Amino acid sequence: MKVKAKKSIIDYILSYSKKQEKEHVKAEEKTLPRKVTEKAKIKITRNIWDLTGKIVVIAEKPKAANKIALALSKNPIRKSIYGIPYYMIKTKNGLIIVASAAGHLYGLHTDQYGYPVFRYEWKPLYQIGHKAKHTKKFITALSKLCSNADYYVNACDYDIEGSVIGYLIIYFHGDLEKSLRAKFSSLTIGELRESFRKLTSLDWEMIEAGLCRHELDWIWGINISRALMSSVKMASGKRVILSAGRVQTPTLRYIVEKDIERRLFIPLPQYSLSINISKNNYEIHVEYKGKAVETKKKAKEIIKDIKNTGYLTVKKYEEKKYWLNPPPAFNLGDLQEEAARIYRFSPYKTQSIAEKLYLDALISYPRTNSQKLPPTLNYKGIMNKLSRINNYKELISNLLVETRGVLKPVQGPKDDPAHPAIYPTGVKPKDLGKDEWKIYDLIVRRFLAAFASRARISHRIVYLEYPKDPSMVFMASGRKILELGWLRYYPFSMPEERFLPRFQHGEKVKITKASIRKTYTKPPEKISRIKILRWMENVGIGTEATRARIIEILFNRKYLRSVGGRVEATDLGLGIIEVLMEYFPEITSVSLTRYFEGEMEKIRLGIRRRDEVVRDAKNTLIKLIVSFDKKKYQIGKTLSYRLGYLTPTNKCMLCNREAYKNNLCKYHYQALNTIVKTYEEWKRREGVDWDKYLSSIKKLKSTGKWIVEVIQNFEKIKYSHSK
DNA sequence: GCAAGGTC
Ligand SMILES: [Zn+2]
Repeated sequence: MKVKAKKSIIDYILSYSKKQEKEHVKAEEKTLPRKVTEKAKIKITRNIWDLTGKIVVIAEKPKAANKIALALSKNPIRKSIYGIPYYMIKTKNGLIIVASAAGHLYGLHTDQYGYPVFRYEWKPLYQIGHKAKHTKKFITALSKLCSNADYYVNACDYDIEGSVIGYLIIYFHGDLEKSLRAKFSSLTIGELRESFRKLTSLDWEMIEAGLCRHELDWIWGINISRALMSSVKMASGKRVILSAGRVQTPTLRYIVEKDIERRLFIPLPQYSLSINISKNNYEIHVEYKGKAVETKKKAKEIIKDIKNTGYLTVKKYEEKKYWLNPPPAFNLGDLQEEAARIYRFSPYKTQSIAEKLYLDALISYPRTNSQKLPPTLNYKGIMNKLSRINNYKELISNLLVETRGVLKPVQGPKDDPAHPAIYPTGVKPKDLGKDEWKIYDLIVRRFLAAFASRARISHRIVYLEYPKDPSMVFMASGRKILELGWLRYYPFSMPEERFLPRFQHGEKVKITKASIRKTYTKPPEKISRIKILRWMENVGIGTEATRARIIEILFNRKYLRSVGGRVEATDLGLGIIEVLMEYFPEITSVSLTRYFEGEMEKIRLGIRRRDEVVRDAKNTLIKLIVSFDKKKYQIGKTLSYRLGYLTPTNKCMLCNREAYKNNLCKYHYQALNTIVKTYEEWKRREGVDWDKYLSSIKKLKSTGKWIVEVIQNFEKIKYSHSK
């Protein structure tokens, strides 16, 4: 991943292929500098215990402040100012004050209207919107605590956002000249103590990279959002909130593309062979594993032949017992996935509940990607506390017997630079709602399962072939749970048991039933919120804290709607992607994130400066905006049609979209083409005529929506098919 | 009012 300095951002991004997007999945660790573990550099460090005077330590959140205070002293003095807790620790020659932020307290803001806009400044978040009111008391408290200190220590999480959070507080309320950085990758006592003995000077490269990320996202997001809104205002006079951004727009594009595929899908008929065999008086259905047969005629011939032969031959029989390892403790994505699978909770709902459980001190930090439990954690202590909860009492006493007190959890491969996997703290829950309890229960059980023994499964599988044609392969399998192991603690992954008798290699097995079964090719998968979130994770956009939220933004903008748990793009969503793909293609691609990451990495390495990167972004956007503005009225019209504000004079006869060809919009026109094109294949397979073809696909459930709409209106369209 | 990113 290299950026050629002379190329523009556009060239760079457009040269990025989809293949590279995929490669990112593998290369995740090396390309994501968002959370960084810095290599040891030879630098002068300061020991907090050698500093004299007033030392203000700034943590990222109240819980972290508490842990830091306890790592620095056995009994820090807990105080509170404007309702915000802080801690005082006396040293030989000074006084340490551990204070806390609450994530970002400042954000970028402009008082300028319209676009292009490149003038912005950092302002308290509570002044920017009516949200984030809670940040006001944090700022007031910090401003008070920071006055006249001799040292300021940024002890926020050691990632670029933490660097920015601490930097801005010191910038506004302290003195950057008197600042130090504490660097730790977990909030454990040992690591915290070590980091405060080795305070470094302020991490300017990280700060610069972080500030740059904020500015780039702001410049791209605000300008394009405003351009979209302004075009609608120009064309229809209406005000509507529209938005685009580095994370939300590629996500929307992903859904739009999937949805278009589904709506243009025409299933093809195919034939499968349905066969039952008999063994030891058991009748067993065997699954056809060969290539689908395309025509009924061929399928009938084969079945007739098979019936005449009367038996299948065992090609391979395998019997094995295997161990099923327990799953690791949850990271946020895994929890969201399981809550969706088991309880149909949206990722956003799961996350909100988990955050509440965390604030109630019932579970550890939930916004983590880690599947690893910290070895320093007192597992036994947590279990003892948990066993005071009735539901877990017996499970835990069992677990302690089963493990003979040796508590060693499985660890998953995924990691996080600042937080471990999610685990219960052992604090006894009070007054949990039904859904809160469900999430809490998943977390506890998954935690317990991580210590349990493996499950033992016995598995039998048989492959049979039709002796006259070995490509005709059939399969049946059986499964039995021999030892429950961890499944006892986490029963949500219980494999289904099924009996299968033993077979011998080469054995001839009698066929009791043979028929053909008509099936259809499968449509593209339905899209759900959790699938969208997993996709974002896989391509590496958004963070644990933002993915679910950004998906909801797409719903709030009415780019998406939910139809019985399934996600669909709206006409507006389609329109937004059409417009952005043409005028701001960069913002629709995940490679913009890769580009940001590359630039930030260079800033961190000191080979590029923030102002250079921002200047490039500005120049790129100015060019794009110029070409957008040339077509602004027309773009505004298009979006207004999709919003239902205006009706196109040249309207598609099947929807409110503007006509593209033959009085059809581009989607219905494409549907018509697909119908005509697919006919040949249907004719070949089924020997159907045109009318029969249409009536057949119209009835099928998986046939795309646009396809059906076109068929239903063939008279209106005046399309007649010439053979 | 618009982004994405923290956290209450
Ligand atoms: Zn149409």
